[in-house]
Amino acid sequence: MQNTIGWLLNRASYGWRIVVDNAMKELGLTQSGWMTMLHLHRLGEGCSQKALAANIGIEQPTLQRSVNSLQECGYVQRKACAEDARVKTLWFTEQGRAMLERMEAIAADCRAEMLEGLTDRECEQFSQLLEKVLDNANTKLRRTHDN
Amino acid sequence: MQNTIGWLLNRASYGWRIVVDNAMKELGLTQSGWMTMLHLHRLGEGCSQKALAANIGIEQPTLQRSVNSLQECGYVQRKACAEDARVKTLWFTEQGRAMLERMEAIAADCRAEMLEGLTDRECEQFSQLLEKVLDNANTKLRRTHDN
DNA sequence: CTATTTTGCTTAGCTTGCTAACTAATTGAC
DNA sequence: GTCAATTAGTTAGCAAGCTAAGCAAAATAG
Repeated sequence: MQNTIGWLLNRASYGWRIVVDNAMKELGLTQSGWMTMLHLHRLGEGCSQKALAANIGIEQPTLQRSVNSLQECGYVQRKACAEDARVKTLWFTEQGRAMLERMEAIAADCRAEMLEGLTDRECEQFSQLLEKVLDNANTKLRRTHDN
Repeated sequence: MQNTIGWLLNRASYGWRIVVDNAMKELGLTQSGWMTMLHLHRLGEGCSQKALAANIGIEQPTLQRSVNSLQECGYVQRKACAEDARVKTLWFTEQGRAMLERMEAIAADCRAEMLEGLTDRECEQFSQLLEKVLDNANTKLRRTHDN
């Protein structure tokens, strides 16, 4: 049933997101919130908003809203950049750093649950297949965009 | 790098959707439009809106908007159901059926492009892995919902 | 048979993705 | 040195998912 792969991919992705989202609700954070926090941690504090958006894979205006809301919650703060006055760098607050630990734990739990029943070898294959598909998509989009 | 599988899944799914979306633009249809058309064809004309929403994997109010817009375009029409006055059944118009053929062709092209470089065996594995993950998500969500 | 519950469709309003268009700062051309 | 082009951040408005709440029809309880 090859013609359902697209649909399966869509539903699996959506399902995973909802599961994590439900788990994160106890922290009072929405999807865009925890995504932003986790990626900021991975990329490293002090990065620009542009860099973070690229790392997450979303557009700058989308990140804008997430950062605004995280700033209001007191988890993240913007600071001016000394070298380039256009840039605003992103930093965790003390409170944000504490929250981060709990988020990482929840994310790891969810990941384990979503991958339950898959061997390490299968996870490896899964990653590789997803990477190939993502690569095909990016190649195609770049080509389309150039026309 | 096991902890990026969730992200990869998300990006691959998103990328696939954008590729199909770009290709469908020449028909003047948006994502929700072509998804609805293709699934209505798969499920069969004359089905209820509830059944179609479940088949697509979206909620009824979401489908509502898609059907409204497809009806305005003149591709799909609602008809009262003789057996149950609550139900409205969905049908293609002549114009809609013509459009459908072109959509199926585009969807097949996109699928081929997205799966380029994957053997049949790999596609098979990919489906199975996605199904497992989707299954884990559904199990988890059902359990969470019951509490 | 009547009253309650369930079901299907719809409307209203939220979230979070997007693109387009604006501002301010920097870089580069001349 | 000044003017144009580029870049980072922002604001405004659209798309398509969702939940909650409403209405009308059908099914069920008593």
